[in-house]
Amino acid sequence: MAGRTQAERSDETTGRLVRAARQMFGAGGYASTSIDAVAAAAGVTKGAAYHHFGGKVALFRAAFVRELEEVSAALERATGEEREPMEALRRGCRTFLEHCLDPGFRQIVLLDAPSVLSWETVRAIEHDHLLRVLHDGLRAAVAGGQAADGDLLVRARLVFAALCEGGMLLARSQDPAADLPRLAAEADRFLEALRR
Amino acid sequence: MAGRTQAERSDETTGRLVRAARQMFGAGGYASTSIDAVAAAAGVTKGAAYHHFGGKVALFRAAFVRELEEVSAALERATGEEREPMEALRRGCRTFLEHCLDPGFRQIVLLDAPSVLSWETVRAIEHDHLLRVLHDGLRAAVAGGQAADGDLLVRARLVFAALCEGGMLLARSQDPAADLPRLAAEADRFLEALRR
DNA sequence: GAAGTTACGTACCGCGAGTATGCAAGTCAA
DNA sequence: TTGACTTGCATACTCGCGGTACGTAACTTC
Repeated sequence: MAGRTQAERSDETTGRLVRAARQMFGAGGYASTSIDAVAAAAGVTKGAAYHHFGGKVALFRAAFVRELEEVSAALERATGEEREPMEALRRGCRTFLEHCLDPGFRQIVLLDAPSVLSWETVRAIEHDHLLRVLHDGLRAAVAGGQAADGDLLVRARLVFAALCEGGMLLARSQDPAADLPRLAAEADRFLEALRR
Repeated sequence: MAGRTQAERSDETTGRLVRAARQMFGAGGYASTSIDAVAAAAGVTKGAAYHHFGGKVALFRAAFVRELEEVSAALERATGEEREPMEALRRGCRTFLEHCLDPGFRQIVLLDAPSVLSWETVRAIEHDHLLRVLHDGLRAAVAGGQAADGDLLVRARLVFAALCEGGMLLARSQDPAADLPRLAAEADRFLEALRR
């Protein structure tokens, strides 16, 4: 592996570490996953992890951000073309619910993140990736006269929290494929509520 | 302290331990609070803690249950006399939001519990203390023709999740007293949504 | 190509969860 | 009451893991 630039080595190693972190933290949870285990899964040692990341929390944070980036991309794909604001919101909600079927996503984003990182940190990062698009969607709906005015950022957070809970419920279901429409319907009810 | 019965000694010690656990876990969070610290705050040693509880998780669980018992009692006091279902729901929501102003409650119940205990465990315990009364309230509202039918247990969980998020937002506010009515109004909007 | 910087690996430290063991206080049968 | 037994708890220890110190090899710069 000679002749590579430093940036290439770094990117390679950090990429492997973050991928391994998502894998291990997602499967075993934050507390019962050691840094050595993550490093081993990435094919390096603890020294590499501590060289690129400040500590276990920082490594977890990187995995968390990566998870959000993926959901964000999925939401973009699902709603990017839709011009009708309320319909875009519905599709986004459904896409998010589907994404909650991934156990690693649930463990990292929904269960561990608020405890490991602070609530403020989690919401700030989530705002950049998820809440902003939800907020924009609500604003568009309001602008089009399709939703009642109010504190839209607060409303977006409440809707998002309900969505997360819906995702957990969906994951627990024996037949997620059958329950997804039912949950999406209850979620729609929440969105309908905002129409006035 | 001689002459006490064994049951008295046990109750005394477990009570002190649970109280100390609520204090320490609530103030410092689960991860950065040691069993020795909790035991010291309770005036005993680690041996006592391990004699009465299976481990750190079991001690946390006891503190968690105790927190829920207190909210449950507060909800009972706030809504017990109200005969109008929807009004009882509104009062319950407002009481819960107020309860979220307690930092220890937020740390233990809203932040750490889902990560430390499993999601299933948390929801099962919460069901006994909180979701059941919410569920009953929704059922009463449906029976009185004041709310639309549907999967009420699912709906109760979605509403509860939104409430928890509202509680966190409220706690972050600089002026909780001023923001409580606004958040309660947004919460009401969710409840109104269920009327059809 | 020498000096300096970056990317690791390795060996170690300290803290804290959990365990083993011992002892004292309470319980119970005769 | 007194001796056998159980319960409540303290003390001393182990060990896994997060974090640090330091060494070395691979790049970079001049």
